[in-house]
Amino acid sequence: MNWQAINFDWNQARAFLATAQEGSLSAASRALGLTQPTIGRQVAALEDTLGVALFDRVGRSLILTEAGRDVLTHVQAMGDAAARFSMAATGQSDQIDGHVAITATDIMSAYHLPPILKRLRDIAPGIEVTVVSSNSIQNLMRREADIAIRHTRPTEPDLIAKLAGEMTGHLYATRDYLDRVGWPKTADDIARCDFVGFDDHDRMVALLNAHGMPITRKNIRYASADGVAAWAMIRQGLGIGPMSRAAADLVPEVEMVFPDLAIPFPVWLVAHRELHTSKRIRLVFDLLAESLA
Amino acid sequence: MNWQAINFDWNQARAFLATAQEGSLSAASRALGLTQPTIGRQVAALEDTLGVALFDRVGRSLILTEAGRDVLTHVQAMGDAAARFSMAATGQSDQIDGHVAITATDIMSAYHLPPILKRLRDIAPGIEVTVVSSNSIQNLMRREADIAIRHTRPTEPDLIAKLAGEMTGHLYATRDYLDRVGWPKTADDIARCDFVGFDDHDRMVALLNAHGMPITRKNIRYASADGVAAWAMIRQGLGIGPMSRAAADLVPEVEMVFPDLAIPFPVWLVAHRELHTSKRIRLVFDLLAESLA
DNA sequence: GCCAATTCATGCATATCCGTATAACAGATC
DNA sequence: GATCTGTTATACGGATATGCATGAATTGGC
Repeated sequence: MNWQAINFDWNQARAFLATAQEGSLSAASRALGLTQPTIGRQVAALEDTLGVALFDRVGRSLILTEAGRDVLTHVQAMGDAAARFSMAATGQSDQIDGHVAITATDIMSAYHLPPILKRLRDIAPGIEVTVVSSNSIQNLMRREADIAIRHTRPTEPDLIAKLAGEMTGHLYATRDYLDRVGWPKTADDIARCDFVGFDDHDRMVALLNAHGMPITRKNIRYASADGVAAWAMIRQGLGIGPMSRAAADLVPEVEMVFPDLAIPFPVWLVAHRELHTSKRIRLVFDLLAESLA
Repeated sequence: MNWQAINFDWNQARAFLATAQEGSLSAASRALGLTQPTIGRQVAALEDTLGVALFDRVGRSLILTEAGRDVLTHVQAMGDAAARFSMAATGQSDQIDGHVAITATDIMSAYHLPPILKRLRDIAPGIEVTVVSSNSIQNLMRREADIAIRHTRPTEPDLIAKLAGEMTGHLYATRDYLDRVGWPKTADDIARCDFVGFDDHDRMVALLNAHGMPITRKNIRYASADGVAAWAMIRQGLGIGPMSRAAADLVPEVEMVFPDLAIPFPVWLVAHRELHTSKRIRLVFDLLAESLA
């Protein structure tokens, strides 16, 4: 190993990486939890020791020079390795106390997760939890969360996935709404109802069609990509919409519209291979698996 | 990008890498040009922030824990990326002054390189040169030198190679020696002579056999892997040995034994693809190519 | 055209980290 | 078994980097 080649200040490389990716010294300082002068000095010092201008100072913003773009790929590789290192290290840590980030759909985050987290608090009060509520599929590879709750099986390698259980979705509406439009029974009844959907209307129409509900896109009068907002619309009596039984049971004013109609969907727990060996994350993972079964 | 994951002290990771690879804090401190307490503190701080013991302190030495071994691979990847980063950066540098490391066989280093370096000093006095004299093929991928002078074509990708020229080797001995054994003319004469070789006797025998010299391993009575030492033995009158014409012409007491026998060998100049764009290294590279033509 | 909001650069006090010196200790060697 | 070499761990003074406050400059909006 030639140590001279790697004998530069690695923290300066980190500052350069953050600056290049975030687009400014200020943004980089926020990302790394340092101050803007510090980042600025680190980047300047790196440029000085390397003898290359990494950024062109044009106006209030920095733009990468060609040299900066060329070397950025390597420091990105450094950052990726650093992330893997950090992940493997926390995976090796046998400290039970510490931080765990869980990502889940907003519905899961709002209605299913809180009681589980209450149990977790009783079991291991030292664990602090961040819930990253997001309906887009989180990229666990980038370590935005330690554990993900998904409804599709992940395809990425290096992730371990466990089918925690199966939940059933039903269609709900307020008694108020159903009294107004008449409790739907026939296909014609259904076709006259209003539906509350999420962001992917086509998928919802296809799903309901597959279960014998003759609706079209026209029926979806209200929608929100935010599951909690959509559920609030349903609770407001704006129409019929899907919800998991467990969450709907918490609300007295809604009624299951077609008791025979049950749409099963899987609950997958996903974690990094590296992280799965961590006592702390493993504990949360196992508790989630048990609670969601 | 999740910045929290890479928001640890990268220099501590570097200290850990050096310590793991060198085997001790002291050795790591020497490798990185820091002091042993500094490395010790950095490694300890890293263990502290990660919450994992990286080394077991047993007696006077450190041995990696299992956790340390697991995370080492990732920090090695970091180091490799750091080396590539450093290389790309110096390749991008347009500073003409600075450092250039050249590796070459000891013969080249001792007899061919010095006059070229004298020319270089006149052209670019700001360039400081390190000559890494070694007969083993240097690993340019690890950046032990910026430019290598080799006599075989390199096979590694990411290296650029230029056939600078062709040198001819002849067999030399002192007049003194030749007078003593009788100037060899027939095959029998040759078989009676002593030869001075390098480390790979079989290769030398095969090479001379291919040129019609009927010698065997028995003829090689003296040898040294150090080319300069072998040449000194030839100049001492111990036997016949090969030398490049350019180097032998500098010495008055030796005589070419078989003027008809010329063994051509190529001179390759090798540099990293990244480094070849550096003004400074390019200048040295081009001067070498011109001088060795 | 002016104002507001960001951005990067610069002084200065302070906190942090580093290097020197030293101690404590384990193996190797004679 | 004593000595010597090479290792890690521990004080302490000093160099270095960091953060805060401020200034200068540019962009965008009204």
